[in-house]
Amino acid sequence: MSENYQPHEIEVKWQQRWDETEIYRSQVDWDRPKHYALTMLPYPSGDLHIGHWFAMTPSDARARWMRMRGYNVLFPMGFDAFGLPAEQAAISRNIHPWKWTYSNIERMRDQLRSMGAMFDWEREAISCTPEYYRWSEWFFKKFYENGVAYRGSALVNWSESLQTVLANEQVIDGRDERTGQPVVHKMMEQWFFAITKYADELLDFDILDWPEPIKIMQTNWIGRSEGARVSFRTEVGAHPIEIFTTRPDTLWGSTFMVLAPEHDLVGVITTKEERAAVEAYVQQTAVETEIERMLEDREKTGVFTGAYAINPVNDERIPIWIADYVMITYGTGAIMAVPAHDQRDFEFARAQDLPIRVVIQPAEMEDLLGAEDMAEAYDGPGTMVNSDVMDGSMSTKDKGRANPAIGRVIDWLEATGKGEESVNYRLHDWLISRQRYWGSPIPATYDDGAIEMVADEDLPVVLPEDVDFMPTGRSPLTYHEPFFKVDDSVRRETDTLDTFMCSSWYQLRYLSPDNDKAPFDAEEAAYWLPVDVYTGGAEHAVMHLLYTRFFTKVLRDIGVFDAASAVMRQKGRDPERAFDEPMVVLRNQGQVLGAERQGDYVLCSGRFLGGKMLANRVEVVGWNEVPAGFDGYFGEIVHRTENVIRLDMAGVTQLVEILPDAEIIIPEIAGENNVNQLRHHLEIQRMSKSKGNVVNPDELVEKYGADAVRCYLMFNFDWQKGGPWNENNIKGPQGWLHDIWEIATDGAPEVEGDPAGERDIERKLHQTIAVVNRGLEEFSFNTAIAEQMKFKNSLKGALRERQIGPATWKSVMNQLIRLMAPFAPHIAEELWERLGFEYSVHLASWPAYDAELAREEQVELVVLINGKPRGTIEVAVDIERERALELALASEAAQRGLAGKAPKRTIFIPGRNGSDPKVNIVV
RNA sequence: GCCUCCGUAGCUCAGGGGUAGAGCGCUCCCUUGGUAAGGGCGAGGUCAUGAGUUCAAAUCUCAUCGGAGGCUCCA
Repeated sequence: MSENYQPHEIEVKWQQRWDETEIYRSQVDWDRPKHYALTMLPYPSGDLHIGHWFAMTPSDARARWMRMRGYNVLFPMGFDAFGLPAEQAAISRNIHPWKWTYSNIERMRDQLRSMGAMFDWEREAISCTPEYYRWSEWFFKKFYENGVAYRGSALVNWSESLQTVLANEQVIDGRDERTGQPVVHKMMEQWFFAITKYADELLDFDILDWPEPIKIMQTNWIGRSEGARVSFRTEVGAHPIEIFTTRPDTLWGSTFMVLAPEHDLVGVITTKEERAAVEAYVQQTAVETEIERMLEDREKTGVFTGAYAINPVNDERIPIWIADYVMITYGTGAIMAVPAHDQRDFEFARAQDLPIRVVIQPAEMEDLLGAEDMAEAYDGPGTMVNSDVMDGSMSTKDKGRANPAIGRVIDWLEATGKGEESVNYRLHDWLISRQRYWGSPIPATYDDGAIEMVADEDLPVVLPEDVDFMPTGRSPLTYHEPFFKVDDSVRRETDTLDTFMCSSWYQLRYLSPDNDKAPFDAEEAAYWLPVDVYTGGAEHAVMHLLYTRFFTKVLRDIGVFDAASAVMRQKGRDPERAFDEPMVVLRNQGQVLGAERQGDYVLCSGRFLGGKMLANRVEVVGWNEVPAGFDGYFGEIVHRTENVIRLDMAGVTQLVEILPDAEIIIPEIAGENNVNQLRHHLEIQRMSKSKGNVVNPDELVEKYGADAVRCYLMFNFDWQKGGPWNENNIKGPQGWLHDIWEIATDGAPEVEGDPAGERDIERKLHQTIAVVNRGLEEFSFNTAIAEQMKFKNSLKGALRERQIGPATWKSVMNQLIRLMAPFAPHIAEELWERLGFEYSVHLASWPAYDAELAREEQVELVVLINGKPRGTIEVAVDIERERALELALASEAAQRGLAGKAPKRTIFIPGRNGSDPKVNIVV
């Protein structure tokens, strides 16, 4: 009888031993292939949650697997430690951000250790330390010197609730992405990074193996559109209005212009008569938030400025309006309105009774399209009309120059000097300064307004500790004279850097966190970069993941990687493109969701038969909307299979069978409804403290052990999808670990074994290795574990049948333990030791897959009649076509199917990678 | 409205032109000195629906229905 599996004892024991023996230290070794596995660093919020485990432990398993396969693996960890929550804690709890952050880090480090991950803690980097932010400042300075960082005036996002400006990427639907509070636009002088210079390169994902959705999101965010810029003269003199259009082929259809209310020229061109109305409208728009302006189906409003512009293509005089449907933040903040071919302009023209002129005649329409008949704008393909020299040009559905009409018009605009080809981006430069305390100082000073960068030897500009944190709309540092006052005429910059800047280069700091001569060591960079596999959440798609790509490209261009490139060349590696992108492969994990769920509440009426209702009418209603006197069933649908639903009626479950012609009413879903649209209890929600459905990993580790939690997270979800939490399912992986423990600690079987049985278990082992390899390769951790469970079941069966002798047992256990080591590192290490193998299993090599050993010898030949399986014959795996056909035709199934007739056709399908061979006989 | 991805056993998920699979759950039986457990047997699926291509479709194509995520006065 063996000793019981006590996860705690062995987990703590091995975590200490691993630390002491430094088996996770990673060092440059030019003789070995490298693998830089990186998982997104946590923000030290105070507690590790299950999402961290879900992101990190599978990443750890994969890093461990790479290591066992012979790669020199770097798998570091650190903390993204600047940011608002620390400052908020300082304000609300009167605790200094340093203290709050550091105590959180201490705590989270312990929690991270309890995962049993192979983090190399010697490489830990914490972004709020002077040793770290010194280099954030240094990069800022380099950016400035190379024209990438600049100070400029722009309309920026201002958050009232946070009392700071924010980058566009941090504003979602007009709200601050962190607090959900509305932001307003303000004209302010701020620091920017010129990310727009890199827009086109950032659209190129050629060398990246990244998830498609992330690439799409970044592409959408950058929002490249091709078109033309055209300048419209106004009648007030030297104030032309620049517009950008993607549809220069509709220029002749422009019957008015619209400026955003915030546009600079509004004050200049408005006539005396219209001034009062215009000012009132501008005022009204200013108090509205972005959110209100973006509401869908909003009535188009606007006012006439009294001014007119001249359309350069036909010298027509057209009125200039202002309206809030034109955004100052996109393009030039002004548009030429073409109501016939743009839906927004169409709605505005109808609302304001402005003329509409058709200039694209739909191709398939016989009669000329008349403006007065239009119910909506026509934005499809057609022939240009009413457009002078351009008449007859074909406008297709294509965008940019791919559309012949657009190409022709652009050429003509350029030839006549009326306009030019232009590319517009939705992306704006990255606003990098913040009016907050808890961030890296910006190493700039102002001498009578002239910007100077702090000298390298004076870096870092240290963040002072004794400041008052109350947000006032100005950085707390502006009240701290010892900080900002350099001398009588020189004043220090008091804004701080966006924390996203600090996290844009942390992967470089891990290379040499203690280096005080450079942000990173050239040889380390030459060896480890780029990151081979990056794992983390998809919520960073257009923030962190775009910023870090931009950052890397800037560093490359300003020569920060030159020394590393030189080392690479010297070591015989090709630096070409090595520093173009920070992370080659990216994989996003899904989200672990809470277990909460709710189904539709329904009213069912019909007749009763054998204890269940046969319903001819089912209506979805609110949970409290039972009509008085209703005598059918009312309850929540807790389950549905096909047309049978189970209703929860105040705790009692009732069965309802919905008749095929039953009337189904679901108010939320328009049109005729059907059974499949009825929702049963599957509404799942995100975990959140307010819903009270958070899962605490510490408690889980306490209850089941870290290995079981790791395996549960990897086994019970498709990692890239995530899913609902169901703690009950932890029994699966727990049972697996338990069984392996027993098989291992029971010791070698005292039986002779059976050669056929041993051969069979060896074959299954190698089939398992293949599946586990593929699972880890493809981040399909669930299949990798399921396969090992299957193997365990087979092994258990074979042992029970006394088929396995001691030698085979030992060899199988040796490989089995190595297979499970990446997933359950502690129990694997313990069993490895108990079976007398050399420390450590994590330094052992990965079991080699042998296709020959995995091959089946006997297989079932499937006999299909007209494609339907009708029988099987036991045959050798490598059966030849002739022999297979012969056997199949002679089989009883074939004889029955043919009924004496000759087959019309026979098809032989050889068995390949595990599938059985087949013969299809067409009768 | 547009873009991506997805619908396979009660649940969570593999597979993916050629016999429908895993874990958990469930039924029944055994064990009750491995015990908030263990062992064994078993049941469960028209692979969302409809049409097409094919000797053969869960798999490929199209449509419909349903789900998840993203974008959206983007000129």
